[in-house]
Amino acid sequence: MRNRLKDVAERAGVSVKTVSNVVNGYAHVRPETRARVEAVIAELNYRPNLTARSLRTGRTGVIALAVPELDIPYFAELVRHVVDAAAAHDWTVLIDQTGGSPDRERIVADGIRDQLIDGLIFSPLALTGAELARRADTRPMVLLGERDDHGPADHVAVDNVAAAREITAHLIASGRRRIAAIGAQRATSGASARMRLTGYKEALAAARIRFDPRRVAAAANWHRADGAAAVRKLLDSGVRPDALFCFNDTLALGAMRALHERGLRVPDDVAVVGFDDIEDGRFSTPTLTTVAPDKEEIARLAVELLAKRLAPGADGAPAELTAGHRLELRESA
Amino acid sequence: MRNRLKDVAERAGVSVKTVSNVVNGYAHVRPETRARVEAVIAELNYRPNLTARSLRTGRTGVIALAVPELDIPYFAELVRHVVDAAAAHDWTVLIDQTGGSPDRERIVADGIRDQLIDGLIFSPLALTGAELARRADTRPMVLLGERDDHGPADHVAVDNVAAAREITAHLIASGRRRIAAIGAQRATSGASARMRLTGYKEALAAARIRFDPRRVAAAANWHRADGAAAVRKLLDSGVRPDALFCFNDTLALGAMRALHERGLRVPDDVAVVGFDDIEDGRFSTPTLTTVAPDKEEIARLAVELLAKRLAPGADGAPAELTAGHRLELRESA
DNA sequence: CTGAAAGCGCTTACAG
DNA sequence: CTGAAAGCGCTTACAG
Repeated sequence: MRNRLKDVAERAGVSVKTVSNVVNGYAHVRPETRARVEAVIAELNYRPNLTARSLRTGRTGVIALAVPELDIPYFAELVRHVVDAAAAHDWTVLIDQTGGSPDRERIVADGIRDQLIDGLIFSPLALTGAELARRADTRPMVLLGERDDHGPADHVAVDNVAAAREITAHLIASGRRRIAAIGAQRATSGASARMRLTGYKEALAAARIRFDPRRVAAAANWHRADGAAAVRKLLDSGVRPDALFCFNDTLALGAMRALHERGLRVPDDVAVVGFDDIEDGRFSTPTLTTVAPDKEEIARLAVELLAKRLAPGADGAPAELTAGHRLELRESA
Repeated sequence: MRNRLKDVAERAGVSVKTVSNVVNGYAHVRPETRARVEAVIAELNYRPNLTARSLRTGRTGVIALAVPELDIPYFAELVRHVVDAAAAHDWTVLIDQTGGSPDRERIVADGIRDQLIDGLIFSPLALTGAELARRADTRPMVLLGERDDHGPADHVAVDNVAAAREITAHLIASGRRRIAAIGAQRATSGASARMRLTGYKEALAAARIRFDPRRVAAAANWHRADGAAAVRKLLDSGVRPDALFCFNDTLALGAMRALHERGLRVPDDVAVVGFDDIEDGRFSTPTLTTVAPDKEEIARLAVELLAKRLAPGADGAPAELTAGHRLELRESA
């Protein structure tokens, strides 16, 4: 049987209150008493029952992180940074994957095992701001990723329009004119796609290049296979781009594969850029030019926002924080 | 304020016991009573407090999964499958990453927030079987990955020696003779590396090809950068392989990159095979021939072993389960 | 600086 | 089929 606070108290000849004070590092315990209690704790190998503590305090020391898919490299890398950032607050992270399904996202927003977590960091795909605002759970939630709406909750993202504009401008500066955009989405959920398309259009306009809708290829999902399929379809339709702005890196990796199959060389015939700076793009052939969002900063800001909401007396309007990004110029463009 | 069992009981005019019976789906509640209680539950939007339930039952409905790194694609894909398999048992999965550090692995084995979880699925890198056997925590643990030792706990793995033998034999069958092995490790932790090297040697011996230790390249880690570095070093040392058996896919992807830099074509000049069947290898140029462990089966078997240990009256010697694998033949070899 | 006691919200023998 | 009550292991006013 595991030892309880009470066992320690009896053996040390003090009250449970005193043991609790020692365990929680409160001041005002006489040094001799503290030493005696600590000795007994070591002797009995006592460890506090976290469940009981949670029942009492209402805090669990666990936060949840919900992302669409763990095997999308961008999210896997983000998870890693959130786990690291949370460790600085002594939090354990419970990971949830929604698959981007509205039902699953609703469950997450309404509190998956909600008494088990202190707060939620959530990267939704399907849910609108209005739906998010209506959530049943009252625990703090920090949203990750691009949104066109404002205010359902604290929110961290990079400036997608600016980033898309910059990487498109890079293509233009290197002499490309027939730049295709890969990854457009019509769904209400496609805020990232819409913002990246906006940045792309802004860059074209700034260079006085006419926007040609035939050069925009849709992709409902942003996996490698979707990128490859979108490019094949684009080429089959007779479009001859000299550059591709893919809305994320996995699309770009799939796109490069499809170009290769068609005998098109990257970057000689077609330059390719992505978005996310995932590890794969640093070792692909050719290596991938991309937008690198500061994932470490995104994770840190999200965890800090949660910490702020969890602090006593927290209130105030939802925060909108912008994390940094930079261009990572490699071989593909 | 959140509603409690007691609130439901009072409003429905029954005892808390009856409400508890309804909530937990026990029989022997009169239909009218059940209906009335359910109506009140809906009306008050009552949801049981999981922390209190845990304190009482000793079960939390959460299992932990500890892997070295989440942004290694193999583990990311495995995590996904474990989360899916756990959902079938109504378990939530708490993810932990150890970085393969002995200290962190010891903490995991000894029970990270151990009262918060019912059991642990653990893919250790640094800890030996003896250390694992000495763990302080008494909750069930299922080990994942290759081990040379037996018995510290339930264990699921694929037959690494056989898989390595088969993929090496494939290289030999396609006419390769100067086959290098990339990813050897000397550390006590390198069970995967040792077993894959054994399979490689067995295949060479079966084909009467002399084993040449100069064709074995070490890699302390198995990331893309390590694969690239190992190949550069091998080529610089004057070795001229006509094939590479890389001990995992990320090594192989890095290796292909290094070959490309040196002007060597894959598979024309050098055939390359990997191990793991990660998504990247299906879209790399060229696509990667590899060993595909059945990750879904690994995850399912691990979760089922945990379920068995958690069932009443569980006992018996540790189980050693083998999950399936197959060769995935693509362009690189 | 320390103690006795209530209570967090459940589940479950024990009685009826 | 249902109820009254104990107890899981903590924390924390309240007293001293």
